[in-house]
Amino acid sequence: MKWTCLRMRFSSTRFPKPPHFFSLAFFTANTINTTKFEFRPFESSWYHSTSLAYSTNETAVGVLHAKAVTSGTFQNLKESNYILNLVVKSQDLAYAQKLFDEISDRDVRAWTILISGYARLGASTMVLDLFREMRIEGVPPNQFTLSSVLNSSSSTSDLQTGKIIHGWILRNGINLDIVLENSILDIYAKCGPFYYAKNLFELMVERDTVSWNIMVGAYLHVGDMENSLSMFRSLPHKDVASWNTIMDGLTRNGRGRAALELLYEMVRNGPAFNKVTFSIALILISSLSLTELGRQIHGRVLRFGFEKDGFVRTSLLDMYCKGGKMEKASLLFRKRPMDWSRMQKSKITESTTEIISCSSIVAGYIRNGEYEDALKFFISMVCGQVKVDRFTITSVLSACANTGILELGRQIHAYVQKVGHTMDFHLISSSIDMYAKCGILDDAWTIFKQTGNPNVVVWTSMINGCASHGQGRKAMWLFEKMMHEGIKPNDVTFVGVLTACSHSGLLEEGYKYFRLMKEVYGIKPKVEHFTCMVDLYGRAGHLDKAEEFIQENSLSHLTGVWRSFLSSCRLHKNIGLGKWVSETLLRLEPLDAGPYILFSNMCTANDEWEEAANVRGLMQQRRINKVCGQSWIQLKNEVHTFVMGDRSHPQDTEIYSYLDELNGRLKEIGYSSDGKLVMQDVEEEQREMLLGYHSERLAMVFGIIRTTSEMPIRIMKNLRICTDCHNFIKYTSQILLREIIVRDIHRFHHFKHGLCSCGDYW
DNA sequence: TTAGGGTTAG
Repeated sequence: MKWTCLRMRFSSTRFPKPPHFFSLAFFTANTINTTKFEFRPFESSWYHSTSLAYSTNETAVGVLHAKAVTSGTFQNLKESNYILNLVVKSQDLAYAQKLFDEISDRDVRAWTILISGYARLGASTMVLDLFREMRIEGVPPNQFTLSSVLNSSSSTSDLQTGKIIHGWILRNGINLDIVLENSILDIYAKCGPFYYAKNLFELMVERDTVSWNIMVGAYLHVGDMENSLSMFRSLPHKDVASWNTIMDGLTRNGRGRAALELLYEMVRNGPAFNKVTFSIALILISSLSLTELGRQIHGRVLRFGFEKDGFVRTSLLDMYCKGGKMEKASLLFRKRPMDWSRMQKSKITESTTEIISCSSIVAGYIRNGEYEDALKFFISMVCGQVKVDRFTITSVLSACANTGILELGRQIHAYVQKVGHTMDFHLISSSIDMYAKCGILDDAWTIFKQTGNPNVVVWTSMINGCASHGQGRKAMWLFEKMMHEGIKPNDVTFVGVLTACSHSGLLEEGYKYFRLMKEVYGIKPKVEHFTCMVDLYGRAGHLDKAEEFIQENSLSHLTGVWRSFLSSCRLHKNIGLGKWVSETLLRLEPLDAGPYILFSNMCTANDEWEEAANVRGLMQQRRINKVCGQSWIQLKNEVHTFVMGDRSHPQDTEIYSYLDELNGRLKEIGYSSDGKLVMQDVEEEQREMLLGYHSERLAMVFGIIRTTSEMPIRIMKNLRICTDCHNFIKYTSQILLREIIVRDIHRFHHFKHGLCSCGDYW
């Protein structure tokens, strides 16, 4: 099968900037038939009644402003403040600033409107500058101004600004009402030292439910679940926000079960749900994988009429995505409100709800391993002019990494650079992983080196990159450096470093790290870690130790562990033991194709042809499906996929003729195929092995034909590479002086001058 | 005062 849906390029035409609000507004104001607005300039009540309806309608705002200017009413302070407020609500601060500058005799309200606009966008420098300017102009800030600045500091975690305003309030002896006091408390609760929030709270003469809720949140923020719960229990009056705060905090701190109990309690004895409760409840249910309960909550959402709320919609959609119910999620997505198509026609969609919904869907496909669907959906987003933000990009890079679609990954990385998205740790680790998994470890290194103070996931991505490319020592060096810099490794980091040790035969080091994980970092080993250890012993040839480890740790029910062990039996040609393990696996996984294939291969390698045929027969009798071996190569923007003996490619005659010729040339310099060496889980391809038309050879030859000699050839394969193909490619790299890179299901093989980076140890 | 999406392994 061949798929070529990736014929896309990112360019300025794909991602045009949206037309600037200011110019658009004036253009339409001058051309539109304004009579339909029934503009009556002196009636402020008209402005008032239309403000809400027009607050997101750029054209209407433009018309209002244009008319206000031409009729000379713009200098009426009350009217100009209305218009300013509308523009600020539409988030075009450049336009708002221009309007503001046009207003003479600006009052405190005008200043407050503009300040709150910048505050909502998180532009704290502008907020502070304006706050300073208004005082220089002699306009005293009121409680609304102060509250607005403080709230912005709190929502953007800008403690510094909050402290400055707080200091100013104290120095000027401003009378604090409860609202302002709560705003100050909220800043320290969210970003300040906890003890400061606690002291403020205890010093408050008057406290309302909001103050108590803020303190419950403060405890949650520092991870003190017990005190937050006990404070919640002791609240004199619990309102809906109190319940929401505690349930959300518990969910975020991994206490989903406790949060669920509270949710049930709220249904029985608490206040009615609001929109926020639904959103929190859906996230909670999603984190506990209780999709059925989620479906019931969906019913309640419909009964309450909250299905159109953006937050509730995205939480619902994400719950279905995380629960693997992609069809349900797509259905919900397609039912979106009408403004979608309107916006789609005019410019890039910037509705946060739509952007988040799209990114949830992309991530949902990826979580379910449906990478191609994820990429297709992403491309439809781009074609449908939906704004692509760094959340979506992070997911899409992960899809590129897993499918090995380097060109798309590179284009997306270039796009990130071009539009200047902030490279946060999620995006950085995703990019490192993409380059590493696409075979360009150097580019992964470049990104890693450019990252200041990488977090544990970034370190882990780089360690895993080195491990998969067989650079075990480098991975260990990185791991040591990470610990030296005070970053605590997590369970995934240990999987990476143990894999690195295993793939490079670093037995002692691997054992040391396994103990370090348990004894120093207190991480309980999971199946992956046990599998790495069995792999470590087995690969190094200590099959007895590997078996002992399995028994000691009671791992004999884990198929992954036996698979790894079997792989070591193959590597060290211990056919008898391998056959025994195959039988064990067959008992453990009677419906999985893998053990049958492995068992059959073991018998073949031991000249037990009849038994091999029996196993194959049993497999057919039980109608067990096999995974089809596929290899693919990307040239320019096309992905060419091959299966064994594939004749569907347009250039198949050329490919087969070249392959036969190459086969002859390799034999002349010593290559010979050996059926007994082939004992990998490459399934059906085995039987046709002697034909020499395995998918990776077809992909490789196609690469040779279509590229120039200095270009490395990069091939991806969905199964392990077999010994014979490994040998074939080694000889090819020698005779053609070509660098050939193969990514199989476990690791990379870099073939150069007749040698492979895995050292024939995989 | 309370709410939405993303990364590393397997």
